[in-house]
Amino acid sequence: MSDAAPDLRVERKPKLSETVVAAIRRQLQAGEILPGHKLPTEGQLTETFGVSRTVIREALAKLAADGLVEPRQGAGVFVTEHISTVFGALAADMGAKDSVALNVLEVRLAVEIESAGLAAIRRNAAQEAAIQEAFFEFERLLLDSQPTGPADLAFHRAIASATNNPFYVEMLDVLGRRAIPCDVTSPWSTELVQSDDYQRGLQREHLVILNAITAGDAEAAREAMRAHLGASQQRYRERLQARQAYYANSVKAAAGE
Amino acid sequence: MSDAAPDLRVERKPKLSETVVAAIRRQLQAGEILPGHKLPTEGQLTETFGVSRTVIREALAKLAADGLVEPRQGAGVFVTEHISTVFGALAADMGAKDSVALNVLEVRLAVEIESAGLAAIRRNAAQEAAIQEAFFEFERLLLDSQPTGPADLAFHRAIASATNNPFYVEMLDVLGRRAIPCDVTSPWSTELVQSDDYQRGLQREHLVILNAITAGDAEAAREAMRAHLGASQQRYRERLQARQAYYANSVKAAAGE
DNA sequence: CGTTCAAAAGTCATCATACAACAATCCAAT
DNA sequence: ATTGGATTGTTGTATGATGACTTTTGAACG
Repeated sequence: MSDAAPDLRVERKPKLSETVVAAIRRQLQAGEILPGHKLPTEGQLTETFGVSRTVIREALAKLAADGLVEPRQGAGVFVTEHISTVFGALAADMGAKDSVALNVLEVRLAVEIESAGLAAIRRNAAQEAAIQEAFFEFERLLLDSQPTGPADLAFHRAIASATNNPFYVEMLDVLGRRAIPCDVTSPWSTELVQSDDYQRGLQREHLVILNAITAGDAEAAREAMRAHLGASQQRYRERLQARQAYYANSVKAAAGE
Repeated sequence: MSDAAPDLRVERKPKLSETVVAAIRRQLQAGEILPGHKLPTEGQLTETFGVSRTVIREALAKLAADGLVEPRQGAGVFVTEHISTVFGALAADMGAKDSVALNVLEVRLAVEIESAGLAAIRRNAAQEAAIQEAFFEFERLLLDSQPTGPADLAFHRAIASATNNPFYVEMLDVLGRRAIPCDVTSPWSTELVQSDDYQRGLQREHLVILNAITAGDAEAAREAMRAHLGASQQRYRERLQARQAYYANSVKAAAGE
């Protein structure tokens, strides 16, 4: 035995219960079943998913372990009040204003900084591999001059995931979707986001983070992430000003002559 | 709305799988089975614990969900290379629900640390006064031997408010309601929370934070807040362990003699 | 002797069924 | 109208069987 060649490849076939977990997770996140309400019974889920009750139960156990649902014997399985729901409602009303977006980005900054520190300490081999994978994916896309947004997001998610605290991931999902400036597809952002310089800069900062995490240095990881997101914040602010100036000119142009 | 009374009281009867999870966790923590090695087969565990294979599988699924073990079809269930650190040992000692609370507390930690740093930079005079006010209120209540919980909360809220980013406050409200250990009304917490030593310790830590903020030193404020909440986390963890020991004894007493 | 390959044994993954424990509901008797 | 028990729905646990995958064994072959 010994060198069993851990084989970091992550292609293993998904267990049935995992697919069920993913499906139910999606439904919960989409708000198809509201907090406090009851899930379909195990029997019903058995039918809808076409798997045995064993698999359903395993999936529910996993969801319960993450605190998403709470089974009560004799009554049913209920959706717990969850952070994301609160923030979902909270974040719903703030897509409009950019100053708000900046504030949210700032909260995300707090979460991600700590996230990086924890990841440096707690990551396991597979999680570290996932982070590196996202990093190299970014690199590859950059060389191909393809949009790097998804890889950037994957990088951050991998780090959040490496904290082994599911709430960090959830938090990032909720905050990120609204505040991540990297993958917004707006007319004024494309030319900036797609510039090579910009993306090279991002990747440089990513590298520092990655190194700190692989080195297991929490303090350095936090600092690197702080620098990265601080810079992002700054870039976003500049872009905002540029946009405002643009609009101001438009208005002036439209009014003046 | 609602206040459906999440009711952190933990009086529910433990499921069989949970006792099995606890037992195996203990063994793992004690190092009776080393990382990389194989656990007894499901059949063997069935015999040693005197429960059905269903229960064993559910327990293993839970352990796998926490990343402590990794089942490989056809081969066996193996102990994962430990995510070094406290976390493994930490997660090893507690039931699912408690770990959820701790995870939320951890997110709150991230938010509050950054919050302190921003408060140190951005606070205005009135906000600084509000923080001090909460601090002295705590002091006063302490001398009067009155419950200090509200003042503690006010202190943290004042800091969040001093960031001038309303989302930090909302964040704290949402997270705090779930994870603040100060105001839980459980039999085992009262004597601890109300002890003068405990509260004196809190206040000492508060003072360090306050000084850093008034000095405008963001770095120091963050460090102080990190120390404060880290200590809180530690205290919470200890209380959980005490509680579990309590339950273990109850069970032993009820069963043994 | 060393290598290769197929069969066999061991083990987890899933399925199907049944019963026990508990909770919510309904209904009759008071 | 209230109480109390019976009924039903749901989760918790037990049991047995089958499929899929991994490891080991051992024989055949060079």
